[in-house]
Amino acid sequence: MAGVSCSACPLRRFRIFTPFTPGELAFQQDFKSGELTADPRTTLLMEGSNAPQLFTVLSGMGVRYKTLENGRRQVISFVLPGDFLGLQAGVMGEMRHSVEATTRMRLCVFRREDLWRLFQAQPARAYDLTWLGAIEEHLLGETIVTLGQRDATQRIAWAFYKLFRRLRAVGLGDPRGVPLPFRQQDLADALGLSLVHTNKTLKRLAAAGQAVWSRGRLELADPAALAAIGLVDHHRPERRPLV
Amino acid sequence: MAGVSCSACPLRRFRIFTPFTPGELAFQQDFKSGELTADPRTTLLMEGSNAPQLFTVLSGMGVRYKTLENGRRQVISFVLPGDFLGLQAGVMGEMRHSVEATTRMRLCVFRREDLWRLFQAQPARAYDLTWLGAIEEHLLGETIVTLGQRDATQRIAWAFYKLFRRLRAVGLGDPRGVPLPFRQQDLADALGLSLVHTNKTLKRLAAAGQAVWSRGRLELADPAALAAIGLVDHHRPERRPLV
DNA sequence: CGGAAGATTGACGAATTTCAAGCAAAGTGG
DNA sequence: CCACTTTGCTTGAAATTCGTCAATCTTCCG
Repeated sequence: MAGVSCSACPLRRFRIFTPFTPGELAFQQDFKSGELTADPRTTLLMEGSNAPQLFTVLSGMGVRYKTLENGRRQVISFVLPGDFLGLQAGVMGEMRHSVEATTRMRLCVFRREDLWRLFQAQPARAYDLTWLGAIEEHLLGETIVTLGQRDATQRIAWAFYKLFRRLRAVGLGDPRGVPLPFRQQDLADALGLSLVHTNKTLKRLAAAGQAVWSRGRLELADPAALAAIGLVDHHRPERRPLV
Repeated sequence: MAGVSCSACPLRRFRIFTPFTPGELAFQQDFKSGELTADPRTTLLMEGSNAPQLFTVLSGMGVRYKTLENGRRQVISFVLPGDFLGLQAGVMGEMRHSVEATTRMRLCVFRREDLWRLFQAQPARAYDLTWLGAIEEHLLGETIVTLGQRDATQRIAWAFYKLFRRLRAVGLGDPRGVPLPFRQQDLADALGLSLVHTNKTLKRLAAAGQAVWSRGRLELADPAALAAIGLVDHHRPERRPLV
C-alpha cells in the first residue's frame, strides 16, 4: 500500500527515536528509522490514556472512535496516510477518543516534549501543525453537518466522495476507485446508521450503478454525480501563504 | 451580561486596531479599545469569505452554522464568551461556515497577519492557540458522538449539561441556572432534530422536572442527573503544562 | 472441512419528520 | 393605547425513515 514519505511529518526535524517499554504496546518498532509498525486491530491511542507519543501516519488506515456507556460506538473519523495523531493528548494531556489500526500501519513517532520544542524553535512548522488542526476541525464540522442534516443515502454518498478524494490526494487508488479496507459496521458507526440500514442503502447505491464497495475496494462510476447526491460542499483547502 | 476580559485573548500582545470600511459590516466599533460590538443577527464571519479578521468573544453569544443546498441548516456549535473565531479562515484562507451573533456581542479584533507574527515571536501564545484549537476539536468530536449515537432526549440532556458547564465556567449564571438566549430552532438545528420533536422533548424534560428552559434562561434541577441522562462523558480539559 | 467474521435479507416496531393549525409574546405604526 | 404583524412556541395526526430482531448466506482462513 502506497503511503506518505516521512519527510512530510510536520515534526520531522524533531524526530526522536523513542524506545517503548518492550511489550507495552503490541508494536513492532524499527529503531533505526524512528518508524513503527502496527498490526491490524492494534489500539494506537486509547481514550483516557496520557499517551506520550504523537504519530504521523505514513501508510495504512484506521479509525478514531469513542465508545459510549451504553456500548454504542461512534467512529469520529477515518485515519488515512498523512494524518497526524495525538495532538489532542499532546496538548490537552489526555486522549478523549481511541485510535485503532484497521490495516497494518506504518507510523512516524514523536514525543510530546518535541511538540513544545517545535513551537519554540520552528514557528513555520508549528504553523503547519495548526494548519493540520484546522483542516481536521473543518472535516469534523462537515461530519456534524452530515450527521445532523443528511439522510442515509446522502450520508453514504458524502462519505464515499470525501474518502475517495482524500485517498486520491495521497496517491492511493486510481481514477476509477480506491482501496477502502473497512467493514460496513465501521461506516455505519461513522455515519450514525445501523448496520442493516447501511447495508441496504449500500445495495441501492450499487444497484443504481453509483458506487460499488466490495472486497476492500470502492469504485465510483462518476464522483461528481455522487457528490451531488451527498450534497457535498466543494472546497479544496489550500495551504495559506504565511502573511 | 458578564464576559471575559480582553486580557484573555491569546493574541492580546498583537492587538491591532483595524478600522473597517464604514458600513462594510453592520458593526459599531470602538476604536479606542480595539473592541467591536455586533448587534443581534449580525453575521460576523460568512461562509466562503476570506475574512481578514480574527475575534475573541468577550461577551454575548452566537452560533456557528452551515447551510446546505437543500436549505437545511446545521448549527455546528454555540459561540460563547472566551471562544476564538476565525482561525479556520486565518489558516485555511476561507471560512467554511458562518458565524452569527444571537445577542449583542463584544469582540476583540485581530488581523490575520498578526497570527503569523504571533507564531514567530510568541511561541507560548501560539501554543495557547493550538490548545484552544484542540479543545474545540474535542467538542466537535463529542458533538459527532451525540448526533450519531444518542436519541433526542439524550441529545438535549447532553447539550444542556455541556452548555451549563461552559457558561458557568465563564462566570455566567448561578448554580441553579444560566442565560441561554437561543431559540428552540437553534437547538434543533444544532442537534439534528426537527423543531417539533425538539419542542416535545423539551416539554417532557420540563415535566419531569429535569430542565426548564424558558425566556432565555436554562434551569437545571440536578446537573448530575441530566448528565446521566445524556450519557455525558465527564472530563475537564486542563491546560497542559509545557513540557 | 469447520469455524468465525462479515454481509445480506425480510418482517416488524419505534423514533422522528412532516404537515397543518393554533396560540403567545413582542414589537410597530397610526 | 390599540389593531396589526411578526416571530417563536405548542400541539395533534399522518407519513416515513430508520432501528431492531432473527435468520441465512458468503467469504475467508486455519
